[in-house]
Amino acid sequence: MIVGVPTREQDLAELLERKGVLERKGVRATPRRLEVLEELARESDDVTAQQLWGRLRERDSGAGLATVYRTLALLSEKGVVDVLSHHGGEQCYRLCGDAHHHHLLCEKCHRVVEVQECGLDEWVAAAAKQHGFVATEHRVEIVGLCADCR
Amino acid sequence: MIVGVPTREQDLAELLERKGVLERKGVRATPRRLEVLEELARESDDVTAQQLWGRLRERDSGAGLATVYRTLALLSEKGVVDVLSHHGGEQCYRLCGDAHHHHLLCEKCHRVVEVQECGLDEWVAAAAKQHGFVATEHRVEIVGLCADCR
DNA sequence: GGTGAGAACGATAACGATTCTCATTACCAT
DNA sequence: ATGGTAATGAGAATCGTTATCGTTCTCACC
Repeated sequence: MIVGVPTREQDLAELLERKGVLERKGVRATPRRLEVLEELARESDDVTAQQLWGRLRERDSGAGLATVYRTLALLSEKGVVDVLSHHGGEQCYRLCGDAHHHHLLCEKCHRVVEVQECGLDEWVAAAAKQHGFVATEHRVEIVGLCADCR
Repeated sequence: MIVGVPTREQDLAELLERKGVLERKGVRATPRRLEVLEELARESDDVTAQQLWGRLRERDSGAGLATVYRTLALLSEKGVVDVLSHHGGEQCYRLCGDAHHHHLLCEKCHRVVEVQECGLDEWVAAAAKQHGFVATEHRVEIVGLCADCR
């Protein structure tokens, strides 16, 4: 698929939305970056940089691996994607919402779901205080079985 | 230092304790593994495999890098050490208690402290249930500033 | 519609952490 | 002692990621 030449109204809307995502963060909305965003949007779970690159190639994108890494680093820096390191060594990327959130991981099918309601700030602050720390951020990962894999 | 030839009573006690840790897990207490355990015990924060190897060399241990990796993998598999992936790309290892716990990380000096009281099981179960998951485990990392770095 | 400066890009080399291979050595039951 | 198995060290191989560099694209300005 050629980015920039949407064939349906919905595609056009999605394209504009993705452009907006980038521009709001002060990042140029280049064709390559839009391709990466589009591919991320297509995947509801998380993907590695290499997987993403492979999928882009299947779609006849000429994107280079380095560009995929650069783009993912940029997007994560801007808070557009989450980076998960639950696979040993290899990092996984996932399009995510702006707000603070955590993740549920299915240990069988590797589905990833965002948990929007955090509500742990108090607990975190208390646990930190108990050891003389002041908490600035926290990460929570819940691993389990999703509805389909139970 | 030569493992196996303790010079003080306390050293002997520690040596026996470390042997016990390994044997209780069904792992042979070889000299190399005891060296790795000893080096881990000496460090209150977390270390990378390479750092650990470097320190062993400084102590004139002939341990190979591969052995350090093998031993750390074995120990983490047996639940004797925690593996943290808060550095990009590089894994950090840390001797830990048997019980379920979480970690406080100082973002400035990289000190690591265990939080023994979890108390999140209910919250975790509820968050999981809300999305149709059944939680089997969870990880929490709190990042902040420790008492000394505030 | 050029044009020039700087950003983005692709190909590939480089890098660094980790794992693999294999010949040698240590351990342990017999 | 001895034979079988596990552990080890050295170095090669692997693999994810990052750096380099020459080319191409983008966009504000003319």
